[in-house]
Amino acid sequence: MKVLLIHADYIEYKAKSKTRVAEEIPEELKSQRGEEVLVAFVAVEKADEAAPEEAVGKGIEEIESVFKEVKAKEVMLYPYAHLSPSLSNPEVAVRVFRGLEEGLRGKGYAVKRAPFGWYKAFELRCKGHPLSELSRQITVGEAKEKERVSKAVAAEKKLRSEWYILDPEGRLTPAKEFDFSKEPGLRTLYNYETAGTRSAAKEPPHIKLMKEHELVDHEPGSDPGNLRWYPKGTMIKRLLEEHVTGILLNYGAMEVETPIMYDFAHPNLRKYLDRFPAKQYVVRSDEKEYFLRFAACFGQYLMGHDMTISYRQLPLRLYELTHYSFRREQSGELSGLKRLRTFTMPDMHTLCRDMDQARKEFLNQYKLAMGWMRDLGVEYQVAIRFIKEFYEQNEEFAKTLVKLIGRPILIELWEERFFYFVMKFEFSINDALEKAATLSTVQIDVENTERFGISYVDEDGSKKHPLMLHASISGGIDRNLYAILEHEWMKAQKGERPMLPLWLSPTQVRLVPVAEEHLGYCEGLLAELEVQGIRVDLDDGSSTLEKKIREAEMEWVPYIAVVGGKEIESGTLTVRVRREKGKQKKFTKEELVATIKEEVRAKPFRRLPLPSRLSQRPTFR
RNA sequence: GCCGCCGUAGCUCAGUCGGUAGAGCGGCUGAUUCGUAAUCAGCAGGUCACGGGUUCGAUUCCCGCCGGCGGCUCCA
Repeated sequence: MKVLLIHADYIEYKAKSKTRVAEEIPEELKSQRGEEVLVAFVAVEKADEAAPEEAVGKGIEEIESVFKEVKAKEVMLYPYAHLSPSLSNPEVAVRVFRGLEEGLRGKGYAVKRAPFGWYKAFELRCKGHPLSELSRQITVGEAKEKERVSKAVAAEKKLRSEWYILDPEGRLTPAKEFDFSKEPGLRTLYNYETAGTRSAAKEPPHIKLMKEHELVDHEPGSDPGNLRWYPKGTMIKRLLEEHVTGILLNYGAMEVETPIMYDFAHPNLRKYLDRFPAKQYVVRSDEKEYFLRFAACFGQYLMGHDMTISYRQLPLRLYELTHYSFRREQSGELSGLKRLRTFTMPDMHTLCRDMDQARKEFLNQYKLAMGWMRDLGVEYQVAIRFIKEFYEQNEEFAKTLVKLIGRPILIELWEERFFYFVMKFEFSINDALEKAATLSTVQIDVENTERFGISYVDEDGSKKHPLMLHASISGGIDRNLYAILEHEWMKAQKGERPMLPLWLSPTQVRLVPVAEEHLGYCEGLLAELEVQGIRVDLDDGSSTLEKKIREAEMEWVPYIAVVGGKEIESGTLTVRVRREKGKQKKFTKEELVATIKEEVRAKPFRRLPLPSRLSQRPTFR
């Protein structure tokens, strides 16, 4: 007998039509609702036919123990054939159900029962706490094996890990014994990973910045964790997206697009979802339910399943910018741009022939991620996590990775493999509140190609399951902006001038005429710079020069060019250069263009996201 | 999700020991045309998040709810 136990806020079912094995039922059983309920989905199996009474007894025992543990108010027994591939005959099944119902009722519990052998529509809301989803295998006869999968157990297993620091000289030191005095950032990461944080309860500064700069805002008209992006924020987001996509296409990935929602009932997906706690948005379409993807994995797995692949074609890379991924994080976990329910993330899957090839790919992708972090201009920490056994076989590889970074990194070793991967790296940043957030990550997956039936034909003509790398070179795009803003805020605290990287600055050059009579000349300059592919705008308002400069500074404009009689006469530009603490420098137009072009080299470009005349711009908040 | 704190004009905030509100910025109008971080004056903006309750009267007190932030939990 298989039992799936769900602790739910409510369940509601409606009997729709009979199957061939339907029992006759009174009217009141055709539709029922239970609240604060432990729902027991039960499938009676062939093996139970040998001893139905024993199955009933053990079933009651299991349901009762969970019922007490979760403190539910009532039980809903729900015949659910789909739990087992080898069902008992209907007569035995009905006997077992009656036995369970009467037995539990006899112990004084409030019991409801859904009818056997009917097609039923049902709706339930799982509470989602650690014990709210449990499955039990009840075996009659001598074998008395219990199966128990739950978040709580998962968390326990995950905790069984050891922490080390690996330095560029190849020394592996237990983290507890490591001298962090020269590695404050690594210490912050380690503390965060192992102890959480004890820092003061403050709002992360990027939230204020993202609003003040009219980049991103909360959208009260949506579900929490779904944000509103203003033109400047949208431009930044697009540039990040285009850049990471460009990097991956250049690297040889094939870009694809896959659906954002998937059928709960699809057998392969079901298997995968069973392994992870429910954290999905659910979408209804007619009578079916779909979940919104939390990464591009599903679409790419299903595509990979149908592909014919030769070993000659490996490594093979599929890429999608998941615009969007959805994760229904608990409401209390949401935070600004750091933790969202709807976010954008590049997701690449690389199929590899063997571990040698996988390591080589992993290394390449690790380098791509290093390049990405450099382009963002933020400081980052490196953590590499391994299954212990895998680490022992790959110590030299680990040393190669740390050497590339050139400073110590955090190593976590898991006793056993609970997840589907044997190793992964994570590049993370520490924010102003000393919390860590992962950006880039790559994992070596040894499990899912088999689960999803992805295979290639090897040299000898046999079908094999490849290894698969999951790569998110930038990590969540939204989170990248969080990283930049937090980083710039911390810079400002140290007395430096915060600014966005030039390639991401909505305005790169602001023209500020000294007086109205210089406006015409500025218009000409504006057109000339625009043609050169510079994001340039013009403050044509009626306020004073000083005020215009103040406002440009507060907007973090990297180059502010004041244009008056002197500039018109000499044909040069006097520019406040933000990166050089607002120092005024003289440029010719050509020099300014060349300077900017050099600074944004190899980065994508988008035109100014707002009207070029400031007087034409609305306020967004 | 649980617990705590918060929600007053477009923004940042003050205020009302219960008698339906005020500043600065922004916006609009006018004056000023200015050489590197805030020119001056006037005007228009508010169901005090939302829904109930108590009260002669609620923005204020109580309950609920929505949203935000933090802590816990979580983070495939």
